[in-house]
Amino acid sequence: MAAREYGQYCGVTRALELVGERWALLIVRDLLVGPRRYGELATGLPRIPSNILAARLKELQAAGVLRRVPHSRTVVYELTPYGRELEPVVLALGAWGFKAMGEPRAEQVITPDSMTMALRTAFRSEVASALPPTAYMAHLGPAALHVRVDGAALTVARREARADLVFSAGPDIRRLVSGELSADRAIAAGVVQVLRGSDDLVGRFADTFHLAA
Amino acid sequence: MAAREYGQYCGVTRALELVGERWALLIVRDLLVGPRRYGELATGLPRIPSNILAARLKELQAAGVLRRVPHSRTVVYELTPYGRELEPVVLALGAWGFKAMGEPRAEQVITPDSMTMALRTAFRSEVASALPPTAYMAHLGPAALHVRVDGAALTVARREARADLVFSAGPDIRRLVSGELSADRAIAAGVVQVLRGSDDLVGRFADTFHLAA
DNA sequence: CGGGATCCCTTAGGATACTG
DNA sequence: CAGTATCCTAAGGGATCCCG
Repeated sequence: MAAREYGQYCGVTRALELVGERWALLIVRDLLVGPRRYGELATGLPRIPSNILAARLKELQAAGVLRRVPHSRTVVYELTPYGRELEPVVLALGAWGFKAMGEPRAEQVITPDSMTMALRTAFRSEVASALPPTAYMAHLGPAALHVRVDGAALTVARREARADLVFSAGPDIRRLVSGELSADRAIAAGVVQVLRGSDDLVGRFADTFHLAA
Repeated sequence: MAAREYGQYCGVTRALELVGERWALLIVRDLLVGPRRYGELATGLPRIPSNILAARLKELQAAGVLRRVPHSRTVVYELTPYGRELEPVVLALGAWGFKAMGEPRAEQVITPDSMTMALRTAFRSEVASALPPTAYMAHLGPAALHVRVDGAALTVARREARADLVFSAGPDIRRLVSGELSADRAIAAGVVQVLRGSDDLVGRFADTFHLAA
């Protein structure tokens, strides 16, 4: 038996053999946002050693989780349909880990792709269905995300675009999303800075994106 | 920063820092079935080195996932409420990994706790709600499980007890649960051996417990 | 005998430099 | 830009031993 196998005939075990190695699910997390080039993955995972990234990409390809696709004189990595089925796993992990996030530390970075997946984790489609379509432009540290909520559909894009509410916030936005801070208090405390649009829309944002703490 | 941290402020990252180490989620899987002693965990995870089991238990305790509870001149480990919230993660992993399970290999074991969690993963409460309460006695390799389905409620116990259907099966029961084999064909092929009760109840079992392959 | 701790060795992973 | 190559540390595997 291969040394890294668990020696059990069990779905959890099999899953962990395929995507349980260090860094693997973080690569999947970023690829759930969209296809990425090697360098983009390396940028989104600043602490991953290059040899490990290369090794994981090969393993995940062999496992049928992702695909190497030639793309205009370079290569992109994209999830296979089977790889995309890991989304519930990543979302469940994100929701669980959210509760254990303390205060951000100086050396911790926030990446656009991780924020995008965090928004997907926090998205409450039932709540959104009852609200009018709304576009937000969220400046979250280095990530500028255009967030469009239309009924039960959520799209997050990494670009500037027209929005009903334009705001910026730091890691403390976690306290708004968890409900620890009301929208009013978040604005008053400077956790959220409204750059354009009505303050009321911050409340709508907090209703739409919520995660228990 | 601790060497094993990922350096990102992100829920997925935090979760993987807490339960992403090798073996950790398998310990959680077994504890989701019920409190277990050190030796029981070691038996359910035959290939885990003793020092690793001891290390993981300490780490998971420090992470607030489990608790060490004195219990009649010995100790049991049980999940905290926060640890029990990992159930969706384990079930999602189990469902995903199920699809990648090939044929069982000789050195792969089946443990009662992993089978119990597999049944929970496959349980379709919507289907069960429309069926009469049913008790099954399932002999799956080394695991003798009493499975009681009553409306949307499922209980799996590790003991012999009265049942409407008593059957035994090997790892190939996977082909029944995935729908690859109908109940009739599973019986005809000897994948499922009915020891007592009506063959029809095998079909009910397959309706109640289903996982896509 | 259950519940670990210790030892030694192998291998995965981290840091950094280098190449097609 | 997209990876390899190298060197080193630390974690995991396996067996054994210990202690109440």
